[in-house]
Amino acid sequence: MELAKAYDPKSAEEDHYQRWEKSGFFTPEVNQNPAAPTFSIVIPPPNVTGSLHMGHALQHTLMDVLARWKRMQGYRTLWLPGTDHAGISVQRKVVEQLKKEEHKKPTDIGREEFVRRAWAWKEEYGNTITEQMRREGASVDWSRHRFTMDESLSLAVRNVFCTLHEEGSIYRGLRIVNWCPKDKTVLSDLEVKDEVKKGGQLTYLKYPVIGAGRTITVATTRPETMLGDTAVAVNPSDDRYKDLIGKMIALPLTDREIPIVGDEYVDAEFGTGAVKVTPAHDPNDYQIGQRHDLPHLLVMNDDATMNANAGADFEGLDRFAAREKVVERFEELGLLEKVDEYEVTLPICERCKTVVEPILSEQWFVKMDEMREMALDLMKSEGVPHFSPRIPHEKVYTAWLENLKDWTISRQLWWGHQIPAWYDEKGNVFVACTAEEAYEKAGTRSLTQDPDVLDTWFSSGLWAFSTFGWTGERNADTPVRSFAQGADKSVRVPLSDLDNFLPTDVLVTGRDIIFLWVSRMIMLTRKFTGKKAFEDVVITGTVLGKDGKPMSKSRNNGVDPIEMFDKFGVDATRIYLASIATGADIKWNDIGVETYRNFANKIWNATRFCLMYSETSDFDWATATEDERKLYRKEKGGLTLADRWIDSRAAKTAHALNRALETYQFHEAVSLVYHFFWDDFCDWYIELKKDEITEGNILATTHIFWVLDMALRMLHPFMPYLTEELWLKLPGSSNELHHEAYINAEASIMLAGFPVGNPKWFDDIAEKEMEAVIDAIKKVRNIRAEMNISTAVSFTVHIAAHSYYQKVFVENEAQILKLAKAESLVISDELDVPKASAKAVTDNASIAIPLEGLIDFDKECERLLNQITKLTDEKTRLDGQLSNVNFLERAPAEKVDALRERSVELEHQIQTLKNNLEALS
RNA sequence: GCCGUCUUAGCUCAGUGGUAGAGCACUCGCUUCACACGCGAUAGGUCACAAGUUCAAAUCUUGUAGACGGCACCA
Repeated sequence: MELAKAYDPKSAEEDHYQRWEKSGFFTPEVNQNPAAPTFSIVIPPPNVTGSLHMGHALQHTLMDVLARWKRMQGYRTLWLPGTDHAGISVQRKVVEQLKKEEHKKPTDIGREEFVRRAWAWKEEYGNTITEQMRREGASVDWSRHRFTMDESLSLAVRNVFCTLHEEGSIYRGLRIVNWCPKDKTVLSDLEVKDEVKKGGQLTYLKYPVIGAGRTITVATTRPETMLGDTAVAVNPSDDRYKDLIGKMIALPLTDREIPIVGDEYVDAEFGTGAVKVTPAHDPNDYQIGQRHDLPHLLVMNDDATMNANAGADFEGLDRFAAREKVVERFEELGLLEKVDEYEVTLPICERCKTVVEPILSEQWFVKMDEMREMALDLMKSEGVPHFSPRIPHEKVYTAWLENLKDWTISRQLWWGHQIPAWYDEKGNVFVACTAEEAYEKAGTRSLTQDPDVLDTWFSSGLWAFSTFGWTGERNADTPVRSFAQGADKSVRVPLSDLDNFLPTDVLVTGRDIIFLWVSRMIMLTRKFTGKKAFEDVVITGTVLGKDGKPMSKSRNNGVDPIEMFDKFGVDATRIYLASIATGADIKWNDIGVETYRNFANKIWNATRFCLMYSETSDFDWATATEDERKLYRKEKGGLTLADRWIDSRAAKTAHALNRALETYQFHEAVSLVYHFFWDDFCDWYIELKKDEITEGNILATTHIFWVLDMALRMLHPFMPYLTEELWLKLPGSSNELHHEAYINAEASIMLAGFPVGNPKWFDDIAEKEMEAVIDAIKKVRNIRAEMNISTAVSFTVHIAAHSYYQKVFVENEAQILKLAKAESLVISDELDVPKASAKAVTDNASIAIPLEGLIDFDKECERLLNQITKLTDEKTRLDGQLSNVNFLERAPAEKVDALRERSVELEHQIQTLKNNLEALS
C-alpha cells in the first residue's frame, strides 16, 4: 500500500467525523452489550453567543479523551452536548442588532417581538460553536443536544422554581443589590468583579449639626449619594461624638433633617469616625438603617441618573456629573473640608465593565442554607466531588460554601426563563408552573406575569439532570432512549436516560465557574434527584497568551484554535492540550503543537513503513487472541528478544496509561504514549526488526502489526483522526477487532478494545537483556561520533561480558552489527585488543574497538578520563552514604543493599577504565 | 485583611523524600532505501534565597524575595 510521504491532517479530518456521526458511534446505543457499565459526561454548555476559544478546546479535548477511552473499554458512553441561552449576552446582541439595523430600542418593538428576534438570532448565529466542535472531533451525541431554553428544560426550571417557592426557599424581597446601569439589570455577587482604580478621591463633607454650633465631617467616595442620606452614624463609645447622638443634622443641598445615631458598626479609628448613612445605596448603610429604623431614600434611576428625590437641581444628571456638582456646591457653601487622593476598588459588571451601583431593589432570592448543608455534607461524608487537582479547589469550594449567602436570581431582561410568578391588581403574588395554574390559584384571569427572567445559572444549575429528561413533573413519562443495564442479560428493562446516566462520572470545566455553576449543580441535583451530579471534577488551568497573560480581545493575545487546527492539524493541537499538566496554567507556544505535529508525522511514517511490507500472512494476526499469537510464534520459531521486549514495553505502557487516565493525569498519559511510540517502537523496535521485515519475514511483519495496532489504539483518544485513518489501512482491520460490545458496527478504531496492559506480559528479563544490547550499541555509536569516524568506515567490535550476556550478544549479533554499523563482532570473557583501541564499559559489558590508524590517543584519554570522572563522582557519593552509620542503621535494608551493589559495580567499571587508560600510555 | 498557588537547563514545562527529566533551541556528525516534521552523538541545572526536620530534602516545615490567583473589606 502506498502512503504519501508526509501526513496531511486535512483529508483525514474531512473524512472520518461525518462517518462516525452518521454511523451512530457517538450514541450510547452503539453499545450492544446489555450489561455494559455506563459512562457519562455532560458538557459545560457554551454560550450560544460564543465561538470556540482555547479554553473550550482544552476542556473538550479532555472530555473527548475520556469518552473515547471509556467507549473503547466497552462502557455505554454518553457525552452530552448543548448550549446555554446566555441571558445578558444574547440580549445585548439583539439590542445592538436592533439599533444598527432599525435604529430602534427594545421598547419600540415590545417584549414578544424582542424575544422572537432573540430566538431568530439564536437560530442563525447560535450554532457556531457546535459546528466547531465537529472539527475538534468531539464524540458527543448530537441526537441528545440540549439548549437551556428547550421546552423540557424550561419546564424543569419552572417546576424547580415552584417547588423552592412552596418550601419557602425562594422569596421576593427588598435588598441592596448590584445594579448594572448599562444592562439595567441586577447582578449576582459572582458577576461583579473588582477593578482597582487609581486617582480615586475621598471627599470630606461637613454637615451642620442643628443647635450644636458645629459641623460633623463625613468622608465618602460617592458624594452624590449624600442626597439620599437619612442619618449620620458614629460609634457610641467615641468621645468625640457621643454627645451628638440624637441630635439632628440639616442635610445640605436638601431641606431634610436627619438624625445622628450611634452604631457599633462604625470604626472610630477609620476616617473621621462619622459615617453618612445612605440605606438605599449601600449594603452596610442598609443594615444600619434596619437597626435604627431609618427611611430608605432612593435617589437614582435605573440608568444611574439622579431622580426626583435628589432634588430639582440634580434630577436627570448622571451619577458622575451629580458627584462633581455636589462637591462644587459644598465648596460654595464652605462645607467642603478637603478632598484626598484615595485608591478605590470599584465594583464593575463582569460583562460590560460598567461601574456597578449598589441599589435598593425588590428582587427574587434563593435561600441557600439547606442546599449548602447538603453540599457540605456530601464533601464531608464522601469527599464528593473529588477535585482534580484537589489542591486548592476542594478547600476553596468548601470555604465558599460555608460563607454562602442568598442567591439573587431575578434579572431585568427579556431573554431567558420568565419568572413563573403572577400578580393581581392588589399586588398579591401567585407562583405557578403555568399561567393557567396561576389563574386558578388567584381565581381571576386578570394577572400580570413578573417581567423579570431568571439568572442564566439557574437553568444551567439543573443541567446535570434536566438534560436527561427530568422535568419535575409528577407522573411524567420520562423519555426512554437507552436500554437497560443489569446482570441478567436476558432481562431488558427499559430505563430512562436519567436512570442510566445520572450521576455523571466526571465534570471537566474551568475554575472560573466552580461557584457559579459547579457548586449550584451539585446542590440542585442533590436536592431534586437525590443523586450526585458527578463524582469527580477536573478543573483545567488557563491557557495564557504568549505574553503570559490571559487571552483577551483587548490584549489581542488570543490564539484561535481553528487557526491551530489549520496550521498543525486537529490531532496535534489536541494532544498538545492534553499534555498540559491537569489544572496548571500554561503559556501558549506554537512550538509545543509543532512537536506533536511532528509526532503525528512520525506515526504516519512508521505505519507507512510497516505497510510497505504488509505481506499477507497465513495466520490471521488481527483476530487472534494474544495467547494464540504467542503460541503461533512459538511454533514458528519463537519470539526474538526484541519482540519480547516490545511486548513488555507495550504492556507496561498500556497499564500505566490506564492508571494515568483513571487519575486524570492526562499529561502523564501523553508522555507515556509519546515515548513508547517514538523511542521504543520507532527508534529501537523498527530498527531492530528492519532487516527481517524488509526481507519479507512474515513472522516479523505479523508481530509488528500487532504492536502497531496496539499503539494506534492507545493513541486514539488523543489523536482520533490520524489513528482512524491509519488503522483502517492496516491489513485485517475489521469490526472483528472491535470491543465485543460493538461487534456488529462498521469497522472503526474508535470501537476497538482499549489495550489493558495485562501484567502477565511484563517481561523484566527481556527488558534487561534488551537494555544490555542497547547500551552496547550506544557505546559503539558514541565512540564513532567522538572519534569522528565516518559511517563509511567499518570496524570490528569486541565485547567482553559474563557468559549470560555473551549469549545475549551472540543472539543479537545481527542487530548490533547493523545498528552500530560494525563489520564483525568478537565476544569473549576478556578483551584482547591492540593498544590502539577505543574502549568503553556498560553495566553488563566491556567494549573495545581496534582503530589502528584512526584513533586519536589524546581524545581517547579524554574520553576515558571523562567516563572515569563521572563514575567516580557517583561512587564517591555512594561511599559517603555507605560509610554513614546512621544511614546503614536507619535506611531500609534493600536501599542499603542496592547501594552496595552499585558501588561494587562502579568500582569494577572504574577499574576497567583505569586499566584501559594505562594501556594507552 | 484572610486563604492559596507558583519560582527546576537559554525558552516552554514535567517531576516530588533516596543518583535531576522532556520538547524546542544550541554544538558536532549524517541526503543510512518510513520519516530532514528525520537519524546519530554531545553539551547545558548548587531545582528563587535562608534556616530547620531527616540517615537522606529539588521534594516536608518555617521564614524571606519575586510573580500570580481567589475571597472579604473599602465611610
